Amino acid sequence: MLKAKILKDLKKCMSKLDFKFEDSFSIEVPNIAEHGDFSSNIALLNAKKNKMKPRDMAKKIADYLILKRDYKSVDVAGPGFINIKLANKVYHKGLIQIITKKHKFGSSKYGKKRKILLEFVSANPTGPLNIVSARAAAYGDSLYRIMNFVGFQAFREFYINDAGNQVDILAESIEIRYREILGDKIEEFPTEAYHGEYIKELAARLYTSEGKNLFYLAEKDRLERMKNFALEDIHQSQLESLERFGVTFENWMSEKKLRQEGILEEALSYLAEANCTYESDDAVWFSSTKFGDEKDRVLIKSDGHPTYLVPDIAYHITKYQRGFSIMIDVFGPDHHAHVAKLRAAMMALDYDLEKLKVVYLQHITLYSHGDKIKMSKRAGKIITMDDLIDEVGKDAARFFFINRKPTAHLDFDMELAKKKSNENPVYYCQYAHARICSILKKARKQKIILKTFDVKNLKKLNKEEELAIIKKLLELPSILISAADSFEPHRLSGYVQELAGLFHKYYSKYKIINENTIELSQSRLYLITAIKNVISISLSLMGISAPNRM
RNA sequence: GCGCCAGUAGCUCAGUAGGAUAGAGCAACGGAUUUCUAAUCCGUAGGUCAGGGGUUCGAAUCCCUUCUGGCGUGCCA
Repeated sequence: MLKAKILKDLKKCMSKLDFKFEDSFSIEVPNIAEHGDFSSNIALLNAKKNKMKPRDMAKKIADYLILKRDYKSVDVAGPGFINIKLANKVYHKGLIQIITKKHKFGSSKYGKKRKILLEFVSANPTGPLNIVSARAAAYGDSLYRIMNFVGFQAFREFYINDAGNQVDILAESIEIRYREILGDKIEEFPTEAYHGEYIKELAARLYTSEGKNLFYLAEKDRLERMKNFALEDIHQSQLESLERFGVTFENWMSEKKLRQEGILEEALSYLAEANCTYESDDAVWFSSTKFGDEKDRVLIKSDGHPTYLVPDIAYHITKYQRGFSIMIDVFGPDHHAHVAKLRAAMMALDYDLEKLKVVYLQHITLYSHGDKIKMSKRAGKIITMDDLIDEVGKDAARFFFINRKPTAHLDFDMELAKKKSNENPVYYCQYAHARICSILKKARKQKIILKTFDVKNLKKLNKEEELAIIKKLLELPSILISAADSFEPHRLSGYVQELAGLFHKYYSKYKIINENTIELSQSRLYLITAIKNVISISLSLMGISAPNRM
């Protein structure tokens, strides 16, 4: 917000002074307070072009800029930086905006209503959601909220792999447990089958609803019934887990449906039309090497079944057909090879690869009491998303997941996330919000209210800390835009922590309410109301609650 | 072998499209509460940004290279 203003003023100034310049210069918030509120390298980058020394050029710009009323000081420093301090009233104006815009502060039209598809979680419907899905859920959902807030039209989609080999194995696993319930002795449980306890529970529920009936069906029908029962049951429980986590989807895309609608055949015919398929060894191949893949890939196996690549290509064709500006796939780190094939296929079909963005979320290592928790899906030993929500709660879990940049491995300490203490950054932010609420409550009791407040009195906010807080508050819009652009919601979580820190420091140094100085008190109440607003907006964009009391 | 991701304080991580003296939190140590919530604040200590080269006014950031870790490289999904 303020940066934009300075940017505009600087450009105007350059033209007035007849300097040539490029737009690549930057305006930054310096690490060191003495370097001003903002700092620009515009002279450093453009001095050569104008055959001047950077410092001389900077001096001219500074001398011109200071003539404007909104600037408190403009200095030249170091090799030719221009360090800027804005007048207090600029900050006060900004503060008023934050209050007036209420919960819409920070929102913008930046995205120009461009349609965005976010596909995430997309876990196999063969068991409960695990902790990796939880990370994807927290990440994807926050990105969704942020993108919509800055003016994109984002959609969340969950792709269900409810067809193919693995769901057949699921059905077989259920059958074994079902037969067990009917009294069959199972000597050896196949290693490729799903071993988790939930399979037994599923079989038990199946038995409750169907009794022995299924036993008399032909094997094919029996397995089909079991498959459908299991898929529906697991889908429901995944949906519930996600809802507990505060995540919903606009669309659940079913692979089975894609198959039924003949879209797989369609995809194959498109590839054939593009001259990218051939037959060899009884199989149908995709000549993906033409498009940068290291070797060709099988599309139809020699047994006549499609590989998993085909439905995925078909699925992505539907994404393109639906007319999104950007499609973001959120995948685990084990999908690189898969994505290479997929991209090759999209290239073959002449789709714009620029529109297809892939984010690889890295793995999570769970720790408890300092020890790694080992998880094995085969053996059924997994920490589920529900376990996580039960143990540490939605807020803490979401915060921890969002707080890391997506490409980084994540070490997750169950005990730390549970701790309601200063070791836990979630509560640090929430506590700031609760503290402010508590102060506002006290103010209401003492009849110091903002209704009677004249914003002209904001000039009483002249402490360094107060101006620093306003400056930080006004950063929200650009933080959100950068988070949306880079697909990095962790920028927001970092920002809230900084803001909460500024508030806690301010709180301990200055008294907000003082009955002897009503106008000052009101000004400060005005300020902390704005802080509360920004914290609440930020937390809500992360799907985290902002409690009034703790 | 090849490809992708990572390597920053004892630990977990930031570092904003190369910017000035590399920052937080935790852990360690020392302080602050007759007070609007101490789930807080103040202070001390802690670094060869994995190593080496290059690009330039300027590099944790870009390029090259070596090392280390994770993952991938199926007619499994």
